[in-house]
Amino acid sequence: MDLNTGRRHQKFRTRQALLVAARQVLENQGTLSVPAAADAAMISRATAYRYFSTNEALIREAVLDTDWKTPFEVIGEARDVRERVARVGRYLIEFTKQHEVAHRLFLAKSLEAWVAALGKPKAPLRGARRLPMFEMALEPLREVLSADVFDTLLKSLASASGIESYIALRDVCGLDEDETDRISAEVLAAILDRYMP
Amino acid sequence: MDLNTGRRHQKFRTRQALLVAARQVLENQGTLSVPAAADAAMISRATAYRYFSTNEALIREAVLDTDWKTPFEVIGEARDVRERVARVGRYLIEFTKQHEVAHRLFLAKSLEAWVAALGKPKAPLRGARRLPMFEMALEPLREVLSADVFDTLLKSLASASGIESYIALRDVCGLDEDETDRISAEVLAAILDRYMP
DNA sequence: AGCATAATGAGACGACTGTCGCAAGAACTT
DNA sequence: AAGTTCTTGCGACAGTCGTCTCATTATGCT
Repeated sequence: MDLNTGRRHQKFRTRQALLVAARQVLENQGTLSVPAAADAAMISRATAYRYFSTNEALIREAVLDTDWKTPFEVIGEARDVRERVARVGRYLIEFTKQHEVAHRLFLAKSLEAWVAALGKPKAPLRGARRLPMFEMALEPLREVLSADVFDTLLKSLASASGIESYIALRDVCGLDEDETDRISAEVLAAILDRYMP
Repeated sequence: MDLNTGRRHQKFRTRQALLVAARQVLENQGTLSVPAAADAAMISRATAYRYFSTNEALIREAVLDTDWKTPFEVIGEARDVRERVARVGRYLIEFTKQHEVAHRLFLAKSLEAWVAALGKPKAPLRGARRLPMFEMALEPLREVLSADVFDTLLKSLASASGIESYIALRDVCGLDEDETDRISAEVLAAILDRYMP
């Protein structure tokens, strides 16, 4: 279904109704599925699947894209690279906590989709919103570091933040919220310091 | 069902049959479920569920506990802490790659179990096998660092390794296998260096 | 206002999951 | 060897998911 061809308003309305219902369902029931959102929105399941063919897509658009700030909003006017990176790290953890259920469900569905797509040629690759965010935070180092080192630093920071890192700290290490914040900040600082001139 | 009370051999046999079948199914079909393992083992589904009530438990026991080395086997005789930590890090990545499908499925099921157990008082907490492994790697620092710092270092390393870190590097950063190895090693080295006297 | 077109709804479908009760079989006890 | 006990298998069950077909409705255009 092409959202940009005729009858746009109708499509926009049903789409919005689905997204609103999805947020409500997730809040009330602590879980989410396409059929559940469809029922809550009083929309046929068949129609709901026409808009969001997977659970994953629904969660992403209904919740994870909500409240997501731009790199500029997060980093602000900070000039110190350490401060810029710290702000991004804090924001990622905070955002993860704020929508923890959605993040966990989304990650679970992504992992299952990867397994299901094993034989296929498709590359399922998730959204990588944290990369541009860290990239902007590191901008002051762009001319200081070689392109290779810059890239290594960027990927290192990305690999030690966000939902995956959060899961490891909470579920594997068994830390509480405060300790999670602390260790996450320490790790990012350690990575950054290694490459700071 | 208590495996340590009478009729042990019978239970042992059916249990083994299920585990063997589970490995085969995972290898052949690229996925795994309790019913699938039961069918492959020619064992009733009801019985299979009596042994492994969740998909998660089956995957863990059938695959993730297989080939898992002891900290001593991994670290060997290395005395240098950097080398010890590097060996653990390499082993964790290697082990993750070796059973990538199982790891992804297991993590997915764990995340869903967490969400499903939201209201309940239960603490689902996963196994945390990498903690004792890093702990032994850091043993030479035990008397050098304060207990707090030692613990922070341990948790930091654990949070930046294993399947979660691997997922971030592959799916979010889009790295290939070699780059994944490289960045993972760099991150662990960066964390360790921050705390090394 | 009327019409062609495209979105939607209703319902059924097959597949899978997890649970249950009850009968049948195997294993330990004496 | 016989009896008891506990595991096991069978089959059925409800619930969910994702897909499909076809009729119905709403929309936007002339």
